Amino acid sequence: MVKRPGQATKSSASGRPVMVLLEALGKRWALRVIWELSNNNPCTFRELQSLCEEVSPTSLNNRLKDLRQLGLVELTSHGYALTNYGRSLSDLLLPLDRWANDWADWLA
Amino acid sequence: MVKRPGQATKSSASGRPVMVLLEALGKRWALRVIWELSNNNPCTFRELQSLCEEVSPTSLNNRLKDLRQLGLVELTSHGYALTNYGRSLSDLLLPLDRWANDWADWLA
DNA sequence: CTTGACGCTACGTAAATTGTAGCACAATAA
DNA sequence: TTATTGTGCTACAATTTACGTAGCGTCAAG
Repeated sequence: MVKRPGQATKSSASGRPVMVLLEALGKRWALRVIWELSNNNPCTFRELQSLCEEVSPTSLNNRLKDLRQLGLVELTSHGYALTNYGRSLSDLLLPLDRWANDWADWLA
Repeated sequence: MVKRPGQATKSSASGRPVMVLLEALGKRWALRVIWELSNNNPCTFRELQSLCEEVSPTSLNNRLKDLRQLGLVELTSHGYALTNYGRSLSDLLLPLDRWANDWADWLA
């Protein structure tokens, strides 16, 4: 399904890590799932579903498979949670919230 | 096509800016185009195409339409370029390169 | 005028995503 | 035992998105 760093993908023949990452994060709901997990940790499948606008279970499961394979998310006994690496990635994304607010003001 | 902050989308009924952003960045080639433009500024349509693994012109054009509508990219007399806001967003994404390298080492 | 580069579109095909229904399993309560 | 509830998740048909190829219209240079 999803490709790991080093593996050639349609969006990155080189397999260069950042390209593989950008492709993985560019799939629908990927960024959103990471975002929601960073604020709701851990989280059941159905909780995640409702946090993500009632996304279809098929899509959510596909995305979760990807993120688990990439070592960003894991399924624990208490539900889905970010791994340490997933957490470090979500930390990098945190500034997007403030940025988006400024952006929205500017666009308005 | 793409939605702007404040507008309800399938991925964000609220229209909350960060959600709209995450949805926009979650479309294929969106992150990659921003990434390539941050290193190649400005850039012709065909240059962008080859930087993005020969993405189809249909897809590239759709994504560029989105990004222009969101005020992140503009078409200047010298080619496609990030706007000031687009640049400030790409600056937030820069750390992803280093992060992805560490991540790849850890996954290996 | 022809050649080349530009941004971009048309069109048919392939792939991803969706919505709905519901399965298999485990824990809880009657 | 039986029923109920909650869990993660799958099947399937339909819609939406992305794709690959060909090529258009424009413009500047030769």
